[in-house]
Parts: sequence; C-alpha cells; structure tokens
Amino acid sequence: MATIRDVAKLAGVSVATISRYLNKSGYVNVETEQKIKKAIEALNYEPNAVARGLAGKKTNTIALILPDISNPFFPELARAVEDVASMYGYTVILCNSDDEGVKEKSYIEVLKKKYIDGIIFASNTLDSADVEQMTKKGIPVVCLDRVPPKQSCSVVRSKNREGAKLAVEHLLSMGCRKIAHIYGPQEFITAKERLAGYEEAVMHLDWYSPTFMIQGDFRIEGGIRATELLMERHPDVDAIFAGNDLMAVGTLKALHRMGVQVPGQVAVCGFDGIGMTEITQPELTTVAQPIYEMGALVSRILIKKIEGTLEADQTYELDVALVPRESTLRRNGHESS
Amino acid sequence: MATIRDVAKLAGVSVATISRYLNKSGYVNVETEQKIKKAIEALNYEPNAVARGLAGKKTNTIALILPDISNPFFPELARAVEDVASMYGYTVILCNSDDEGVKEKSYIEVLKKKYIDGIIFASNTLDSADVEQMTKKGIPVVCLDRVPPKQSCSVVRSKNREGAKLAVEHLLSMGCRKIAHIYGPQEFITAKERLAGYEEAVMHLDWYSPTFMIQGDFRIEGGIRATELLMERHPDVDAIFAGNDLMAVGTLKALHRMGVQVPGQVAVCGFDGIGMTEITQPELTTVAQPIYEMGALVSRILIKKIEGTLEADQTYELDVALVPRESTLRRNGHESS
DNA sequence: AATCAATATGTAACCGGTACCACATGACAG
DNA sequence: CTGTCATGTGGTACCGGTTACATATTGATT
Repeated sequence: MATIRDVAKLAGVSVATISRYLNKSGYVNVETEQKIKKAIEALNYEPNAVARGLAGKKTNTIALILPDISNPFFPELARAVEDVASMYGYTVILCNSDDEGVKEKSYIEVLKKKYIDGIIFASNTLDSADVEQMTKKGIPVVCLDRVPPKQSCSVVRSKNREGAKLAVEHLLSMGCRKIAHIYGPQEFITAKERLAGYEEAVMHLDWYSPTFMIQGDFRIEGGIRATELLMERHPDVDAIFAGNDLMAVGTLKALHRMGVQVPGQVAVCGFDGIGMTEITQPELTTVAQPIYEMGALVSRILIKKIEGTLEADQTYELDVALVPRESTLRRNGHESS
Repeated sequence: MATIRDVAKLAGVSVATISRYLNKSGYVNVETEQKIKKAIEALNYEPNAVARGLAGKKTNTIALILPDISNPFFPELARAVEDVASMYGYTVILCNSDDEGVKEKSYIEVLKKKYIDGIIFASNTLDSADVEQMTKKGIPVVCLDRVPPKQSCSVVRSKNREGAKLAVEHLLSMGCRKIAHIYGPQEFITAKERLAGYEEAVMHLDWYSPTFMIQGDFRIEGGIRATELLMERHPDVDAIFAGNDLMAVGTLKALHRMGVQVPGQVAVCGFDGIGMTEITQPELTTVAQPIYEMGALVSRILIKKIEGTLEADQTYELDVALVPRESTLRRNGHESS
C-alpha cells in the first residue's frame, strides 16, 4: 500500500500539501491539485484510516450497545443505525450487553481505547452518572428508551404511556370490558410507563382491580406463564394487553393451548410492532413503535453530536401507532366511539 | 490519558521495557515488573488500541458482512459471532450488504483502510476471485454457505441436500404422497442444493413431476405467492416443503387464507430453524441448521486464521436436524419406517 | 582465562497520517 | 515605498505504540 509520502514524492510536493488536498483544509493550487490527483491515481493510494485515527483522534466508528441482537426488537433498530451510519461514512461496532452492567462497562473500556467516536445505548443498566462520565471524557452518547436526563445526553424514546392508553381504548372500543395487563420488568422504564398508562386508562372503570395486572418478563415464556396465572385468577377477562409483543405471542400460545378463542373470547394486544406480529395466527394487534425511525434518528443525532452540529441535547418522544389486526377484531365492537 | 512514555518515566525505565512487559515479549526483570505494575496502576494507564493498530497492523477487530441483519436468520448468527469474538478479545463491525456486490466491495475498501483483522462473509455476491484477492492481500476471510473453493478460504456450511431429503422422508413417513417444493433463488447455493436434495428424494416416486417445483424468493411474500400458484396448479398436493422458514411461514399464511387445513389437508415443512417457526400456528416443522454453532464456528476459524494457528483451510459441513412439529403431524402417518 | 548463552534494558526508527508554524509571492491600500 | 492580506507550499513535531539492534551483566562451559 502506498503512503502519503509516496504520493508526495511522486507528485513532487510535500506531505503537508497532500494532506491539505485530501482534507480540503488550507490552500492548494489547481495545478498542484492535478499533479496530486494523478499521483494518487497512479499509486492507487488510499489514506490509512488507523493512522488518521491516531493523529486526529477520530475513527469514523460508532458503537451500538444493545441487550441482545437476537431479541427481535433489535435487528431492525441495528439495521437503521447501520444504514444511517454508513450513509455518513461511519462504521458500526455491535455489542451485546445482555443488560449486564459488567459487560457494558467492559465494552466501554475497549471502545474508548479504540477511539470510538460515539456510542448508542439501547441497553438498560447504565445510570445517568455513567453517561455523564462518558460525555465528560469526550465520548458523545445517545440513549434509547431512557428517562430524560438533565445532563448532556440526548434520548430517543416513544410514547409508552400514550401507547398503553391507545391499546386500552382500542380494546374498549372493540367491546372488551375486562382488560388485563401483563407488564414487563419494572427496571425497564418502558415497562413502567406502559403499566402506568394502562392503569391510568382503566382505573376509573368499575371493574378495575389491581389483580388484573400481572408481571411478565418481556419474553414469550413469561407471557405464557403470566397468561396461565391470569386466566386462573380471572377467568372473566375478555382482553389481555401485553407489555410487549413477545409476551403477547406467549399469551396467544397459552390461550390457544387452553382452547380459548382469540379474539372471540379474549382479545390480545401487544406493544412494539416487531415483525413477528404479522405471522401469528391470528395476526396480532399491537401498538407499533417506529423502530426503524428510532434507530435512524438516534444515529443521526449521535453523528451530529460527533460532528459538533447538534445545537443542544434533547429528548425526542416519538409517536406510536395502534395497528389493529385480527387478535382484537370483535364483531360486537364499534371502532368509532 | 497516560501514555506509555509517562509510564516509562514514572517507572524509571524505557518505553521498550514497558512494551515488552505489556506484550510479554522479551525479558523483563521481576523487580522491574513490579515497578512497572505500580506505575501503570498509579497512572491508570491503558494502552491505546489505535496506536497499537498502526504500529502492529493488528486491530483486534473483525467484520461480519451479511445481507441484512433484519432477516431473522442473521441475528442469531451475529450473536454467536460476537460472543466468540469478544471472548477472544475481538470487536465486531456489522455490515449489511443487501446482497449487493457494490456495497460489499465498498465495505471491503473501508475495512481494509481500517486494518481490520479479518472478514466473515455471510453474503452471497462475492465470487471466489474476490475472495482470493482478499486473502492474497493478507486479509483472512471465512465464508458461510458457499460452495467449497479450491483456494485459501475456509467455509462453513450445512448439509442442505441431506436436509432436503430429511424433509421429504419425514413428510413421506407422515403419510404424504404428493410433496411440492418451493425453492429459493438459484443464485443461492443453499437454495440450489435444497432443490437438488428434494428432486433426488422424489424423482423416483410415481407421482413425480417438475410441476411440483415452484420458485419463491426466500421471503414470506414469495412463499405466499408461490403457494397460491401451486395450489391452483396442483390442488392435489398434500405437503409443501419450503426452501426456507420464511417461505414456509408464507405458505402457512396462504393456506390459512384459502381455508386449507394444516397439517390435515396439507403438511408444511420449512428449512433453517429460525425462532419464528415456534410461534406460528400450527408450529412449523423445519430442518434446523445449527445457526448459533455455525456463527461460533466461523468466528473461531477466522480468529485462528488471524492468529496463525489454523493448520489448513477446510470446508466444514454441519449436520442439520429435522424438528418435527405440528405442521406435519398427521395421524395417519407412521413416524417409524 | 576466554567464550558463550541467557537475561535485562535502552535508543531510536518506524507505522502513516495531521497540523502548527515559517516562509515566499504578488496584489493592493495608504 | 511599506504594510497587510490572500494564496500556496514545505519542514517537522506529534499522535502512542512496536521492534530491530546495540549494549551490559552474569554465570556456566571449556
């Protein structure tokens, strides 16, 4: 591989001039420019990114730290992040944290040593002190689904509370009268907010009782178990709103095993809008987050932050949308109202 | 951040000694070692990975080039690759090629400039000349699902042909007598081999006809369309073997829309063993590839190759396993025989 | 006593860029 | 005629490591 000095020699100028030409920093005469162009062509020269990284402390690399890429929520997000990143000339390092603080921290150590330009956190263990420390050390950070922090860190999230209300309203409008909720682990702010939204929407209704709320684990298995427990406790429910799609899939499975008709006897609604919801039988009604958009946005914000064109850190709350499908389609409902 | 020279100064030795100590290359006296340890501790020194990369042309970074991380086959693979990589101290760069040669090539250019240590290809457009060129330039490459090449490149694949036969045999043993096959795009060697395996397994049967083979696109939509066409052409089929799970899901959807019972009237079998197969209704019988193991293996091979401990390039053909589920469960079948 | 290998450490070039600073030239204002 | 500014270019220190080579000490071998 040719180096900048080879090019300089061949073009008959100094390395400084080549560097100026490459980075469009400083003056370069048009004729000189031509000579340089030719030399670069002739030598098939490509600037070395590592050397650039060392000299400039900028590597055009960002990291995406998420709990687990095999969780169906994240591939689409990762895809969006990578699409935007590559559009802006950045490369993406993928890190699976399993939501374990230790792993996160150790990734951060490695990434710092690699002069990573910035980090996207879609993982949940980091607290705001950690984040602040990062930004203080000059590493831009943007977070997903986190509570809006005071300090320097943008956050992208979606309207979980509103989404939950949307779900409840939809179920009510479909004629459901006893709507249960399977909530996710309360360490996750998303789970907390969805639960809050549910409670807010149902607490004034006459049938309301805390026993309609039951804990799940945001996974299929947890959805199954929670549904079993729930149906035992409340054989009278006619709708289940699960805190995420995976648990809703579990609910569907459990109800099917019990011989309960969906949506005939019990309507089911999920949350997230992952692809799986379109392949269940019946297809799953869900409160869809704009997953791709979230990834694209978070990634654009990070890059802006890296390049210093971000005015101020902000929290972006994206709209969610109810996607009505078979699993809540009840003839006795009336979608108006 | 402290540098190696700071440490050297504080420990009262030269940078060379520090470097030797850090890399366990060359001699370092035990007492000196202690002094260095203390100095490193005191300064909270961490070697700079970029500088190391520049000096040693080794970055402890590998790239994973795949068509699309949001295709359900790849997240598990990516997870495995990242798990193994991080276990060995490597970091993974994720690249989505969309199976477009141009994107692949442009990623490769970027990655070379970044002194990436090696590449895993799970994408399909690169031909063996490209691969050879890579290895010639000193970049280790390992491929997934590719035809075994003569030259220096290990390949991990699974027994597609055998898997297809397994599927057909299973369907026959379940009492099916007219088994159709929806095959994937023939640019993909996997699709080709599965088709070949199917043909081999059924061509001697009396009902055999090429009209039982129909093209899909390896996606849900293609599975739906192919199934519609097929059922119109052959209302008499009692089993459909789809070339991958996504198409099988499409088949399930299409049959459900037509009111065809699965497995009662038509049994359905997929290929790949992605998570989705467990959440369809009925659950999908599939020929499962050991996806995680493939990722782990390919990643281990690459790292061995990078570290020079790989004896010779090889092709690894992994076993597939038929996972019988509801979608092929026919009472009139006899799983023995 | 001379020779040699093993141990231990330092010097400095090198990896391939960036960027600060100095310097040169020509035009134009005062 | 001098000062200033825009344009254009080169020299070189620096980023933070690695490593080839030189040098020194020590103990064992012959």
